[in-house]
Amino acid sequence: MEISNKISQAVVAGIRELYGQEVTADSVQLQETRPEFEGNVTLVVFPYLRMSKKRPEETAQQLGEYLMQTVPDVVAKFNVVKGFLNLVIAPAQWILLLQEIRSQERFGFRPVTDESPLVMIEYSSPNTNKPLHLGHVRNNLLGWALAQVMEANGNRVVKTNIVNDRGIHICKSMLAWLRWGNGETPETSGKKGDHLIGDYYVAFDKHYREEVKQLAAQYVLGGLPAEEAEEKAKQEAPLIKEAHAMLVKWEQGDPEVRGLWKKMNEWVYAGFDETYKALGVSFDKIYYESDTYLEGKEKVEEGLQKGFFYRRPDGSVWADLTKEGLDEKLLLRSDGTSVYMTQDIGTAKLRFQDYPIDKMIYVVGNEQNYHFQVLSILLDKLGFKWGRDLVHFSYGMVELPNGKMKSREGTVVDADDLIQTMIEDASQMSADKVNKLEDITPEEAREIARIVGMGALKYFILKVDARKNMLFNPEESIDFNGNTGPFIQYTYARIRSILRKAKAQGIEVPDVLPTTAQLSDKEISLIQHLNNFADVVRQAGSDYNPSCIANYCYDLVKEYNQFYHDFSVLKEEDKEKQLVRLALSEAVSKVVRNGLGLLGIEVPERM
RNA sequence: GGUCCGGUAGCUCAGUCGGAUUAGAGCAACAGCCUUCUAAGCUGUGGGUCAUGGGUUCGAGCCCCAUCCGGAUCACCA
Repeated sequence: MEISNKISQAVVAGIRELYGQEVTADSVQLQETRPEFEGNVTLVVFPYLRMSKKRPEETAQQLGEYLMQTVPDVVAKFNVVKGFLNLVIAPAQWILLLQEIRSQERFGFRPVTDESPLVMIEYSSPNTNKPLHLGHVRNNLLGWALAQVMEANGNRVVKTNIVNDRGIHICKSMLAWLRWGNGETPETSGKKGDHLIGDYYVAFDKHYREEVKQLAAQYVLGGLPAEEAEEKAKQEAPLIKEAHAMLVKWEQGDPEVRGLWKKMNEWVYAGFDETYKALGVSFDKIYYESDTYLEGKEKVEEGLQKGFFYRRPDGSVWADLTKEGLDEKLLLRSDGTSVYMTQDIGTAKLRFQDYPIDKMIYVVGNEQNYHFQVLSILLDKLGFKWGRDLVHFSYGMVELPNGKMKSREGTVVDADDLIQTMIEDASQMSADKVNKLEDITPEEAREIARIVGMGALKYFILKVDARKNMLFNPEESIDFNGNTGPFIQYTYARIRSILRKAKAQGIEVPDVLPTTAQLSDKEISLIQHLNNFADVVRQAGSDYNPSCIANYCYDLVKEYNQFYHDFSVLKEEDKEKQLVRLALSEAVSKVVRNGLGLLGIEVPERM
């Protein structure tokens, strides 16, 4: 950064002096020089041709000479290829840059202060009637990573979760449990609470479908067309009517229903907590829909009085968004009950009461793009200052090789199963390399397997651009070769091993490196690559896109691996070179650890 | 139909602010490399009409327009 800043400023001065024009330092285009040309940094001079009124080669030549004269300590040599000015940077500058990167524990991160903007990130947002599945895993990993990235960019971050703990779906599980459960609990069954409740939800669905089928057949015999019969049966089936009755009781605060609801939700939360812990995610503040769903009504009434919304003859309340190019949107049903949108408004209200939010980010699947477009407009109308600029961090669906990832189609991948499988596979993997793990205790081995297995899972999901649909191939995800988390972790562990051995041999890397050390092109390239980390973190923050960090870490480690095979750091005889390479290795390990850390991926000291 | 998003190697994915005669990784296939700081690695070979057609300019996988294909969404569901 230092180097390109110096050059950028010198170029700005050069343009002013040579051509009498003003350009900003930001607009100066610098890039890494292609390996086939001599140089480290390349200035693109095409943008200045209009100012110089000269051919590209001449312009580049003039600027090159100017730089040599004004910043001789930085620019050692230059050459011109068409409109590209290739600059050879003085080796000492690279050493200084490496030293700077190495000296900072969190290079590329921006500090967070009390004055930093407050960003609230909502993610996870589960329903309490089912265990978490692969889609939730993507949500949780993205949400956590994004929170880390925002913090690294100098924001105060509040991670929040809105738990959908009420509604007809929970009543279905409750009803099924009452009917077929025989008082089964997580303790008596040995099942995780969320799985237990999920099983009853499935049981409800099975019996319900059976009822619908029989009922529909009766209606057909009675002379109804098949489609109509099924539609009617879905509404008239005794089970669903009973579930609805239970929901009404819940809303009326019936003590028995509320008591059961509370008990069963507690089981689910205990189960979720285990999964969250395994995923390594957490929240600063959890909201429950049962607390917020009534709040939205108040806000809607307020908007109604201010004339933002209108009431239809049947009593339902609507927002007319046709001016914004959208449709009309229902906010309150004719019976006065709230809908999804109303609840989100209510949650927003409570959040704003609790925190002075500057920016709100919702991590929610892309099937809700329209919902958040509408929510943004509504919140803005209702006077939330962050409403207009709310960010819907919209991620794509996770698909499976044999079809869609949709809960109703029954092809879900359960989050807990997945986590367990990944860790077991990692464990198996290291067992195959048992010769390396001789001096490791079983506890350490388990911990390494956990770190590696979770790293594999997290990296596999986070390396893909969040907004794209992604394919989750279970077989491929447990392949630890290639562009994977374990590959990066492995390189990290090797570097740590080198550093340990160097220390054992009494080699200490001083804070101030010898600036006279000779650097190869590969080493310079690695330093440049390391330096890019700061830009990547910034980009991830401004684009709300953690995937570029994952890909950056892979590229960096890949480059280091090539380096690793060319040099033997510990056997290097030239002490200056050795120190520089050790420093470089250490810097790589540090940046990789910080980069993966932003993604919630841990690194093992050995593996 | 309206709106939004995607289409890059057989497969999974990168591709930064539009930059360099040759668009990159990994997987899969084939051929090499462990007496060498951890081979979960490295090197090499083969594999591409960047969906299609126009446009913008010194220069386009990237920007603009049109078309084709795929997905999402447009509920008194959440």
